[in-house]
This record gives sequence, C-alpha cells and structure tokens, in this order.
Amino acid sequence: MAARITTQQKILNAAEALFARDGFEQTSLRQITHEAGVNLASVNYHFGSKKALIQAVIARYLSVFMPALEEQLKEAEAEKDLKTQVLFERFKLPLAKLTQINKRGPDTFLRLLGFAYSEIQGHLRKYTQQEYGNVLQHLLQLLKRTNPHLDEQQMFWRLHFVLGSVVFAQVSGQALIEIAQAEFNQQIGAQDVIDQLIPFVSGGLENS
Amino acid sequence: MAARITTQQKILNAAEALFARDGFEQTSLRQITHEAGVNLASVNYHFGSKKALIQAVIARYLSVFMPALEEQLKEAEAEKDLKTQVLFERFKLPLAKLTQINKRGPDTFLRLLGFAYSEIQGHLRKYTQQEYGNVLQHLLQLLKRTNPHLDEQQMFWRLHFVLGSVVFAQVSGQALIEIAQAEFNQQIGAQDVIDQLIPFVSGGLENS
DNA sequence: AATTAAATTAAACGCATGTTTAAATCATGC
DNA sequence: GCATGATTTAAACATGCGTTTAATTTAATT
Repeated sequence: MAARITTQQKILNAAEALFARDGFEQTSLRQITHEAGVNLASVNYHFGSKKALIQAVIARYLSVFMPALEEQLKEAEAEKDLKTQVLFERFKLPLAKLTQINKRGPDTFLRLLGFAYSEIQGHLRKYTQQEYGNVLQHLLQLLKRTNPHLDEQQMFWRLHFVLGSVVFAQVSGQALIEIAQAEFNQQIGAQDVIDQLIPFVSGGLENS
Repeated sequence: MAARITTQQKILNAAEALFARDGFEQTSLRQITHEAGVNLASVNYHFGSKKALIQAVIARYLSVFMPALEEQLKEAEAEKDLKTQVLFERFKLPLAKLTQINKRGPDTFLRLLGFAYSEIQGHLRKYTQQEYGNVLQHLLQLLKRTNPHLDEQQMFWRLHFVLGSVVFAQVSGQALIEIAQAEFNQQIGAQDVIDQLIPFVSGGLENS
C-alpha cells in the first residue's frame, strides 16, 4: 500500500497537536476531528473512547522515547565517574529522537507528559510503570550510584520533584518563554529551557 | 450579631475544600452548593460567577499569607550571612499561619496554588503581581543576594522551576504521599513533603 | 403592623460535551 | 460483478455544566 495517511493517523496527529497545546480535558473531540478533517464518530470507531485516544497518543511517544533512553542508560552504566548532571544530559538524545514522529516532537512529548501528570495522574503512572518499569528502575539505580549520600526516602521525593520541575517547565513553558523573551529581548526556545532546567534539577537532587 | 455562619462563608468553606481536593474545573457548582447545604443559585447571587468564587477563595488565603511572608522577608533582610535554604525555611511560618483560616489551611493553600497555576495560569499571575508584587520583588532581591553567581536569566528560570516543584508536589502530593506511605511503611504528612522539598529547591537554585 | 429590601428557592435555559445509532458509502475477496 | 465486511457519515442522544429567571420567603426599616 502507498504512504497514504489513514484516518487513524490523521486523528492521532491532530489530537497530539491539540492535546499538547491545550491539554486533554480542554480539547474536545469535535476540535480534533474538525482539525483532522474526519467525522466526529470516527474517534470512537477507531479508538473506542476519548480516554483510549489519549493513551494511544502518549503510547506512540513512549514507544520511541523509552527504548532510546534505556540505550543511553546502558552507556551511562559503563562510565566510571558518573555525575548526576551528566546522567540527566543523557535525556537529551532520546528526546531529540522524537522528531521522527513529529518535527516538534520533543516539545509535544514533554507537554503531553505534563498534562498527563496534572490531569490524569493515576493512569499514566500505572501504564508507564507497567510498560517501562525496568527502564525507570535502571534510572533509579544509576541515580543511587551518583548520590550515595541520599537515603531511599530522600531519593523517592527528589525524583518526583525533578519530574515536577520538568513537567511544570513544559506546561507553563510557552507562557514563561514569552515572558522571558519580553524581559531579556532575545529569542528563546524549548531547548534553552531544557538547558536551564538540567543544572537546576541536578543541583536539587544532589544537595545534601 | 452572633457568630452564625453566613451563606457566603458556607460556600467559601465548601468550595475551598473541594477545589483543593479536585481542582477548579473538576469541581462543579452543584457539588459545592450541595456540600454547603445551600441553593445552587446562591453562588451566582453572592459571588457573581464561578470565576469570581475561585478568586475569592484564593484571595482569602493570599491576604493572610502574603503579609506574613513580607514580615519574614524583613527579618531575613537583617541577617548578615543569609543562605538560600534559610530563606526558603522562612516560608514555613506564613504557611503555618493559614491554620487560622482552616485546620488544614497550609495544605489547602498550596494545593489551590498548584491548581491555579496549572489551570488558570494567566489570571493568578496577574492578580498576585498586582496585589502583592512588592513582596515578590523583595523575595527576588534577597535571592539575588544569596546567589550572586547567577545572572538575571538564570534566576528567572530557576525561580519558576522552584515554583513548579512546589506546585507539583502539592497537586500530585496526595497520590505521592500514599505511594510513599505504602513503600516506606510510615505515616507521612504534607509537612514532611515541605521538609523534603526545601533542600531540593535550595540546591537547585544555588547550583552553579 | 405595614412596607421595603435582601436573600433563598425551584425550575428552566442554552450550550457543549462524549457517545451511540442506523443508514450510506467504500473496499475487498470470491 | 457481486456480495460481504469495513468504514464513513449525519443525526440524535443523554448528560452535565454555568447561568438566569421569577416567585417566594425572610429580615430589616419605618
């Protein structure tokens, strides 16, 4: 078959863009189907429900991101004097890989993640844990190695704080970028935010 | 007049509890009025709209918190060898003062703040800036003093990351607390989360 | 006690949402 | 080329929302 875009793909593409821009609850199926140029009922036909569509959108990104991250963690594992910040830097490549889904894939993914965490807390955590629990365990193990001074409980909380910072930076990101651009008179992109974020979360995680 | 609870207060009390638990958009006026034991229409009669009710709920907390914070900042100002972490510790007292509104006031306030930032971004920022801009400026000035190695732009981003961590910790807080309790077999409260959070945001902000 | 204003009430309005239905259209395999 | 299954379509459905209305009850004032 030719590279024709199916209805399912049209829906996924329109949905991820709108979800990333406005959030899951703020985006209606009517917006999505209008944007995709398909019939309203086709979402329920192809995906079953809005909730299932959300899951499908996120799953598409996780299926690219997570294996790439695991590969990076394997490499980090081999480093002899591993530092927290260097470890976090290794998130950049898997993130960049998401351009293969979408030109603005990295931004899209992080914003989806942000909304997913603030809107449908339980679901995503469970799904990620179940599907990619080993990758997250690997990350935790490496962080323990770079931060032997932190006990289990401290590590638990700080990891979630790190996640919170990332998520917040993306969800509020666009608004903040605009404020920053006005304030500092220079062009700022999502990548710059990541570069600012990494020393912050590294310092936060490491602090004794 | 006696200390009878007015309809307005009943609404405010029910609203803040439900808002803090489920978020602003997830909470309907029908829930609120049912919980408060008043008529549905009374919200619009006394407050004008749902949006105005949200603002009233938040304003009640800010009007207690912000002056108390300003007082703390004045004292910090006088310290001779001020550290970032010590500065952040000064948030604890103003937070604790919120028990005068509600026994669970500190928790409630932080969760409201979290939802406010993730749901109605623009509004709150503008309102806070307008009403308590001087307090926030004071905080910024003290942070610059404890972190002379950071330039304007770094400080801008890190301050927002700090805010993001706090907000996230509260919004996802209850879910995380339950996970933590199951994992570590001990009672954990919102105060413990704050205690974990302070070294994290301090370290993140300071990191060179 | 009568009058006037404030507050409460039940009901309905208008609108947007996710979902379902049933008919029409398309594609595919025999 | 026709029959069968998959897909698309327009319409309606059921529900929940914030808000408004108009009538009633309560409270305060004269």
